[in-house]
Amino acid sequence: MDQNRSTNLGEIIRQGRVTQRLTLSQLSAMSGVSSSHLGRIERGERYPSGSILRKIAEPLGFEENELFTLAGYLTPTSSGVAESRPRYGGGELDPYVARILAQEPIDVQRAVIGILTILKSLALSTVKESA
Amino acid sequence: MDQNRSTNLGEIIRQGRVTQRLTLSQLSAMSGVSSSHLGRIERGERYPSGSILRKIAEPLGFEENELFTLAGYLTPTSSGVAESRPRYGGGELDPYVARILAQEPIDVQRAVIGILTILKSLALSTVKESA
DNA sequence: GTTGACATTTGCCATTTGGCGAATTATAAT
DNA sequence: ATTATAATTCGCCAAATGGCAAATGTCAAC
Repeated sequence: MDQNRSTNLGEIIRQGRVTQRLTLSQLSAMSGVSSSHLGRIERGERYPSGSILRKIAEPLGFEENELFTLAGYLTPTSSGVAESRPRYGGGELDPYVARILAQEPIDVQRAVIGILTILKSLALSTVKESA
Repeated sequence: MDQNRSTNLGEIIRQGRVTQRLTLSQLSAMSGVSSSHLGRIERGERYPSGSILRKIAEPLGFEENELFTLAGYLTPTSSGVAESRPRYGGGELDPYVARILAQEPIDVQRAVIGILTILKSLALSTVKESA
């Protein structure tokens, strides 16, 4: 086990597959990785190796570097992904998040912030109730 | 077994270690990978995972991309130098959205994409119901 | 030749990955 | 409601990784 692993890589991979409108079997055929393994990866039951990531990056519409960085195999600074990473008020924006959001209309992007604000308030009040 | 594997990665890694004038124990201490495993890798008895490569790249004086490409985990074309200007798949990201999101932890940023995906699915199925 | 320090290799095993084939679940058509 | 098909999940197992601790090899000093 490696501490650098992403906790939601499987979900990211599933989202990529759904975005490309592929079934597990179709992605399996395109990538050469078995559908049962892909299912386990998406559910978080297995962590994909570098070999697997290379095979599924293109069918899922990812840059290889991007996917390796998401998986924690490449550190952001050396994969080149971070070179495009703008800094905003001292914070860093994940390149994957930026890329996906950029494909949406501006209204949707801003709505996302509204939803995030609501969820944060909800989380805060939930924490207060638990105290 | 993966066909993309390099047959001489172990030797390349050994050469890097010798060039840096390190023993297996020293490289182990610097990288956090056990010396016995490093020895097996150098002799070709084990093939290092992406996690191991990330840990040993810097002590050996390699760029991470370079070592991953040597190992066959990254294809050469996609591990090249990133373009200097930010690109988001042809779309533009609202600066306000970028600034706000950048203030959140990376996990939260990625969760936001998950929520967006769910909402889009809901919207799509709602549109289908309306038709 | 012996000894000790240092470096590397080996035996072993727990853990994890990845694929086959079957089972289960979901979905669409009737 | 039923049935067929599509999609996903599961049981199982072989293969591979990675680390501990011990064993072996190398070399310098005596």
